[in-house]
Amino acid sequence: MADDSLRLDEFLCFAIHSTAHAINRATKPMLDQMGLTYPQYLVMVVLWGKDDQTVGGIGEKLFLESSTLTPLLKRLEAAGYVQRSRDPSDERQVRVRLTDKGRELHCRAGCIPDWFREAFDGDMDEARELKSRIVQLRERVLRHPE
Amino acid sequence: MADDSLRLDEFLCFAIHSTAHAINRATKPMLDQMGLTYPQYLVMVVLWGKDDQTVGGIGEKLFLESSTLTPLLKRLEAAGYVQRSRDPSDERQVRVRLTDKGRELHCRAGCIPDWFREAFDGDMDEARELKSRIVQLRERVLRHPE
DNA sequence: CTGCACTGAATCGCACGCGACATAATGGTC
DNA sequence: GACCATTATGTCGCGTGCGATTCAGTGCAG
Repeated sequence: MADDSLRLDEFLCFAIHSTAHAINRATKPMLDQMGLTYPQYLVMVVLWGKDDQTVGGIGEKLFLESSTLTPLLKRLEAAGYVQRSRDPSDERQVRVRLTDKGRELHCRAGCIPDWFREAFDGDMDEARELKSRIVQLRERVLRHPE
Repeated sequence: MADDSLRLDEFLCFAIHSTAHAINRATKPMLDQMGLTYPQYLVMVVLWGKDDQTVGGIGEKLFLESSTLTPLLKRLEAAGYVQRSRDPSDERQVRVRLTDKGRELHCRAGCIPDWFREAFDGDMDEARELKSRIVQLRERVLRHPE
């Protein structure tokens, strides 16, 4: 009984973990060609959606801390995809902007969703359904601390 | 159109990533009390299910490489939860065994599934359903390289 | 029995990811 | 104007996670 429930719970947790890693590994060759890691890709997606955001704003969307984002953004800047600068009106904030090179990457990023659609055999309804269930779980977990 | 599909795909991928991290963060306080990280907990679960396994065997179940497991297992050994030793019949393999302290931890680990059931409001059918869909996705991703 | 391909672990370098802490700027309050 | 809590970012240490490589042991071919 205690054994049974232990198994069930961790299998869902573990299923999520291992699937996240599987996606990470599977997309790596494509992202390598763009010179991005998966977390860097996510940051670029956020910026493609809306340019000129603060570190905190990006972190809020991606559930990441500044301690994670700062080094990551420095690598994106070193790669020439973004440009970081202090907001003159509030020197505490750092605004992150896409460079031309970063914007150009947007077009080349289409292969990721293409790949994903293939892996899903085009069943986008299933994908949407699954996404909403997972997001629901995430919200429950976030709301249920300790 | 391309924009739309870009958004959908990464939202499922991202939903999985962020949920995995959320679970990680939420279970941390409980795991801290046991002196385990989440990946270490997963290794213990594997060993609680079947003691005396090789590094490769554990890695196969958890989709992890030896480069990840070796340091992790050394930390578990340093913590006194497992014991590692070369298999005398095949000196290439390292067998990992639970110590008494490691077995004892099994009883204390019940709080993790308890917490999870709470977070899920006891709807274990939903959990099972979701798990099977995610595992299906994982298998598709693993089978669909490039 | 001597190579030689193969296998299983371990090592190395790099990139997350976070908690704890440090730092700097802001916006009050007195 | 000086103090002080708050906010935004950055730094540090530790633990994953992986690809590339190394190394020791195995086992097969000749």
